[in-house]
Amino acid sequence: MGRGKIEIKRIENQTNRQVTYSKRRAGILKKANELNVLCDAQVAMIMFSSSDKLTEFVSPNTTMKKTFDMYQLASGCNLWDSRYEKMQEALKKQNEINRKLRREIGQRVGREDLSDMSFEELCGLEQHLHSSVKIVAQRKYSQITTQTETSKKKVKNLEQMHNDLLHEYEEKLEEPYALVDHEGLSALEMAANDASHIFSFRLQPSQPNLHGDGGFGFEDLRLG
Amino acid sequence: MGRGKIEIKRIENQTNRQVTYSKRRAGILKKANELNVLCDAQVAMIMFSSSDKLTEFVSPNTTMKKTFDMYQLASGCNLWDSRYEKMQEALKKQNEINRKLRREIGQRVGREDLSDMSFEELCGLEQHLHSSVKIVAQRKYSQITTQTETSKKKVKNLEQMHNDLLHEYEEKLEEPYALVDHEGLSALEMAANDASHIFSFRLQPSQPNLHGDGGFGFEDLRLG
DNA sequence: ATCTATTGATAACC
DNA sequence: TGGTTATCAATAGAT
Repeated sequence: MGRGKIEIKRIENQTNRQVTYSKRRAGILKKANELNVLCDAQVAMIMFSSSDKLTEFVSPNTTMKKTFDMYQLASGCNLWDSRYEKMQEALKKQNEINRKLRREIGQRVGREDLSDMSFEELCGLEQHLHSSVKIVAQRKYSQITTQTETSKKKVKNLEQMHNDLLHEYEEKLEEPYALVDHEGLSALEMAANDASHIFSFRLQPSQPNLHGDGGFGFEDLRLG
Repeated sequence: MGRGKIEIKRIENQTNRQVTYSKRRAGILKKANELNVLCDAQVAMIMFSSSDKLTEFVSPNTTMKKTFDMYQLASGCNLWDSRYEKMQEALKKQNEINRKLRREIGQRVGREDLSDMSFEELCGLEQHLHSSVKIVAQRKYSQITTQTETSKKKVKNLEQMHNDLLHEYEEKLEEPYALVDHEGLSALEMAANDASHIFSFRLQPSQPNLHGDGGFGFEDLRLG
């Protein structure tokens, strides 16, 4: 159709090809739309020109996504499902692991799920819990011991500092003509403050009574 | 183009519509192919007839999947990435939950992760573990109690049965002319067997020594 | 399916 | 690109 018949083969002339593409693309889009209107068909089209310019067509009342979904459904083709399925698989596995972990915790807490455990399993679990308690208690003990040691050292250091300053101060008092300078005084005050702070710390737990637990209490672990 | 001009609107006659669809579909497919050949364009087309029959076209040297990928790239449209991302999100969440659960179990077991717990947390955990032990022990106890009760009942029933049979047998012995029939004998034997089985059961645990646990042992819960 | 009168699309040109 | 037009292609309606 046109001024002359043309052979259906690649148009070598670049400009001519581009022109023909534009015209024919318009034509095919018109046809697509007519097909949709006349025949109540759903049409979707994707075209890339030789210079990779995208042109798309989708009949009204639908979208490319919908059409893709339908296409996949109708053709049975997977397309993007390969990676999708892998992910789904992974998710399933995760879920399963999750379930098991929850169950294990549930049993450990004794919240539930004990009903279908055998006697042997119950025995094992009990024993396991006992050893867990031991480990936790030990950890608690070691933590508080460390804390105590640290505090002790701090106190000793500050006592030493306090004594040094006191000594220095007394020496200065023995020299009537020496100026009691500002820095000396403030340093002493600082030391005194610090020391009193620490000494009060010696007489009470470093933390309030917490949960009143029956485990290792502070009463067994006083400083000094 | 045809014997008469037609208005571009839905063809109401079902047959006519179907025929037109077939003809125009062929036409558009031809056009698509020509566009591909003449202009070196990449064309993909999906059509659903009003009766949802799928027809697809893809220019040679490509596939629908490739075209979709290119389409997505070129249009910047997400299409199937939305659910893909959602899934990825879900997977991430699952992973996080999983990690937390593992950590919780780890702490409970005392296997690890205790180092960064505060003293308060350790106290809480210890207490929790203690109560868990109690629950498990209770469950163990109740299980074995139930089992014991059941066994007791069984034994009583079988003792009764044994006595009845023994009584019947003695009565038969007092009647010299009565035939000691096969059935009576075998019933007695059965009862005897059962009873001896049960009596031996009275003297030892119904299960082997299990795990040698330090919890509730059978020594505290003998039958009878 | 096939035919064909007719309309529609478009190649070449501007 | 966008418009014109001679020509070919597609197809509506009939068979």
